[in-house]
Amino acid sequence: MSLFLSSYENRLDTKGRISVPASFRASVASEKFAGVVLFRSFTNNCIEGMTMSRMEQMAAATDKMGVFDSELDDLSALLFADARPLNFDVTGRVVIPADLLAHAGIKDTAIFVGRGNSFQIWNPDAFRTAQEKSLQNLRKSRPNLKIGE
Amino acid sequence: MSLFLSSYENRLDTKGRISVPASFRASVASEKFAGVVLFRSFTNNCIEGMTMSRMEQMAAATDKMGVFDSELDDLSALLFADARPLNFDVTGRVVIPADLLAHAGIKDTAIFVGRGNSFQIWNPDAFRTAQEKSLQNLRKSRPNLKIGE
DNA sequence: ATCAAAACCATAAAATCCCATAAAATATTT
DNA sequence: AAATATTTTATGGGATTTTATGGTTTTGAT
Repeated sequence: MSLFLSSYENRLDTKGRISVPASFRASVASEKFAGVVLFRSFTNNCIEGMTMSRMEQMAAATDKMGVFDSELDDLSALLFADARPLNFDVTGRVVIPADLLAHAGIKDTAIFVGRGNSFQIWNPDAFRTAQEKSLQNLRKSRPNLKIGE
Repeated sequence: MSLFLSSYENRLDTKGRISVPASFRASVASEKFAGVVLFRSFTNNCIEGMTMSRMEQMAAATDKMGVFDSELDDLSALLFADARPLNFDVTGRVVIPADLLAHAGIKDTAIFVGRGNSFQIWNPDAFRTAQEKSLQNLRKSRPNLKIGE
């Protein structure tokens, strides 16, 4: 799977359909499941998006934990119960469920934001505000990101 | 087998029939047994559900544990004795046995909850309460929770 | 014959597919 | 480099199919 990069602002039509950016569709083109999996972000007022195969990786990871593990209970309660698999239509659109839209405060326009192995969907204004805040935080404290080892 | 994802709230009719969500039916479409296996959850007031082949995996896993393990004795007593294989009718419905409904406190509405390789059936209100609790638990332990990779 | 369970039929709402068009991006020719 | 042609992408609306759910009939066991 290639990376989700860049940001794209698209409109929702009257039926709630919205085009997934062509470059994002290209990133999942090799997948068995022709679509994406969306769920409410735990940490932000936005929607998280990823591929089905990444979701399957998580299911495999939970199998390695004990079947009666209570932390697993909490984790899968949120992760899988909330996840919405959405197929692309012929033109590459999906309809985002109403509760996800509400969680992100999205009305008629949304911005798809690349995050590497995943992506997010935001209300455009909320995203720009959050982006600005992130920049300010970064100016104060430079994170110590190590690539390799 | 594809994953059980998302949550679907459906109604029981006067005969106790309830539609298994279409997407869950799709997840078992490739299975030999055209239906699901249900049993009472050990840990929650809900019903556990899975495919027959997953049930077989669990049998294989218990075989790996010691034959004279007394905890295992209790486990298989409940797990396999309690399990009910249920076939779909033509429209994709099942009738859930009364004792399972009672255990989950389900009356006229139930919510099917995806859990990845399995699913659960809850009283909708009870589920939302439990969901909220899971979220709070995870917020505490989140720092050392790594998803994926 | 009686009762419960299973098979069958019907329908409204929701989701999906299909075709059409405009705008944008890319390629091609001058 | 400019102008033009071609392809790709985003968006719109109607037609079709799927799904959930209700009711009726048939089967089958006792």
